[in-house]
Amino acid sequence: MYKTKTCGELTAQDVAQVVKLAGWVHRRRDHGGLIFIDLRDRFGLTQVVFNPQTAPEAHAVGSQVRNEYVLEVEGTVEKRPAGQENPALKTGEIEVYASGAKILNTAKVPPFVINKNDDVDETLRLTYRYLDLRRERMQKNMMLRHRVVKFMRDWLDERGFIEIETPILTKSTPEGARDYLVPSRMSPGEFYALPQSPQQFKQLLMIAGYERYFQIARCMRDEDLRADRQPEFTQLDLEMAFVEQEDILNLVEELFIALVKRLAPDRKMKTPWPRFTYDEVMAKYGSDKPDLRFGMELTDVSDIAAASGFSVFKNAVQAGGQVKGICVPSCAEYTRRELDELIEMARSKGAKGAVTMALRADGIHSPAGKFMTAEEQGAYVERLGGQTGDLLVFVADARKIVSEALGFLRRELGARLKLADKNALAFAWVVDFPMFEWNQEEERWDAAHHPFTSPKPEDIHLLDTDPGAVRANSYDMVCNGYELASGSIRIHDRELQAKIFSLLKIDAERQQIRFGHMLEAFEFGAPPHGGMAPGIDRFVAILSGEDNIRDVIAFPKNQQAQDLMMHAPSDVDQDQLDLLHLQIVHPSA
RNA sequence: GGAGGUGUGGUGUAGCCGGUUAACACGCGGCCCUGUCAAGGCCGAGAUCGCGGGUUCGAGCCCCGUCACUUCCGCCA
Repeated sequence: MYKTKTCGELTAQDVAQVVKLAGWVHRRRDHGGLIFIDLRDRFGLTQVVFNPQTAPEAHAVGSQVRNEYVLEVEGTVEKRPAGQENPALKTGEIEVYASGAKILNTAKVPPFVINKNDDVDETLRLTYRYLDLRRERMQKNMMLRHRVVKFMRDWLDERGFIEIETPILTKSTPEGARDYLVPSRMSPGEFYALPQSPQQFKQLLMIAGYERYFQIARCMRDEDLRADRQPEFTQLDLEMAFVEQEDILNLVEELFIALVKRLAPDRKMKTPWPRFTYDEVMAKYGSDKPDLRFGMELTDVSDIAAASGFSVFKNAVQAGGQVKGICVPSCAEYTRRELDELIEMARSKGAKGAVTMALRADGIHSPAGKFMTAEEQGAYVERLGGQTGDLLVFVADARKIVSEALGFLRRELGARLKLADKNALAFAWVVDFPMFEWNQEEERWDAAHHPFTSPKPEDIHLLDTDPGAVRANSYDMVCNGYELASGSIRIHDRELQAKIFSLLKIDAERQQIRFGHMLEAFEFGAPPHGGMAPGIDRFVAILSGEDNIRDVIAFPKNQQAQDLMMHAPSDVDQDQLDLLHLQIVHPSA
């Protein structure tokens, strides 16, 4: 046995015990005579003292070691001399007087410092991920992630849920995200796909009568990466039979409130969580995942603008569009260059421009000022609640463009001005999403959530006449500007499902090929069911204060979807390709 | 596919309006040191400034190209 105690557990109560510890040399302080070594294992730090007088052999070992050497130490737990305690350490009351020590392994000088949480180049961290994972920051994140997942499992187990694994090798469904494909050796020319989510399996489990299912499920999507998107990520996938939207929302809200209270009791959280319809959040925040930690809401001024002398405003309203504004606190002194940048941001979202009004001490400064009466300008200021020192930004355009442009500005400026309270967890529900989105390229309707989502019963009559107006029984959980989960009540009726597929321009033959198993399953007593899938990586990132989910994933990919440590992806031997009946066609240069 | 940012010893950064020997902290090596805990003191090694080209008497700095990383847009049923 290498150790009888961990480096995190010894206290004054253990004084006089003879113990064995093993771990890594976190830091060494060599006084010429005495040597102090902070020995680290996953459980903590313990100070080990090497005394040349009382234990010359151990001391000789102590003087050889360097940072990150693997060391085994035998010694006696001693109370530290009065005044020498270290209150920053759990084990700070004691130290271990080494009687013997053995170097279990040496270590090269690491490419970055392990014993400090200094910023290190991301590429280097990912290349030496096993060293990065030794650092306190990552150990904390991994521990938190473990606790979050453990809490979810226990909580759901107590409520009658069972965890069931679903296949990783499954079937491609070209609708939706790009699939990761796995060639089949036994069926030449055919492929498995890695699951984008266990969607169909969990629905089939409901048909199979399991009623309450969950899984900590890995999902894979071959799309470009973002700070909150990795090619493989983890969801708490759950599904229930005999439920309505309200049941799912209440269950998940209860779970997350309990979880936050247990694991992050200091975080500010308003309960119960506010609920918005999709139309409401788009109108108020210009986003379907608004950061509710700050205001700066989109305010409609179309009625004032309708009578404006400023033709851009007036014409936008007359054309059936909108004029809306946001009040940006303390930005009245923005320079021309900074204002141009804001206008450019609005343009990038499709707006023709943006009109600014700076509320300075000497009056209102606006490029459109000369086209407006003082009364009109005053009306805008009053409507937006502008104070001297604030900057008002208006966009006049079609409803959707106004919403997206101002929503983007709100998000950008909120981040830039640090308006969000870092300690807050602003959860909310967004419900009543539209059922379909128009796909311009393909000239067809796409499912906004996925094709198994049920329409609101009261909107079913619109399916044939006005699909764009149909609302879905789908819902998102948002927090601090992230989409943390989405879910829906599913279709369990064969005919309705077939009708939705048809609306999505999947003809009867392809329905049979792609989804025949689902349609048939619905004919064998499919219960009403629904569920949702909170993203574990995003949630843990928010909880740990990380702004990139890489920092809560042990072995993530870089933005090129490469694993810099393993060097994946990589080429493979020709005989492997031959077995899989594959030929490589390199892209032409 | 597109836009922005970054790239200077092992790590993190500074480097003025283009000017002579590229600075600082940490780390690393050596020596000294018996109560430190970010130990301390002294000494030392370590950089073709991502790469290629251009402008210039002179480029870490300006220009062009390129590569890598990163953030965002597109994309993510």
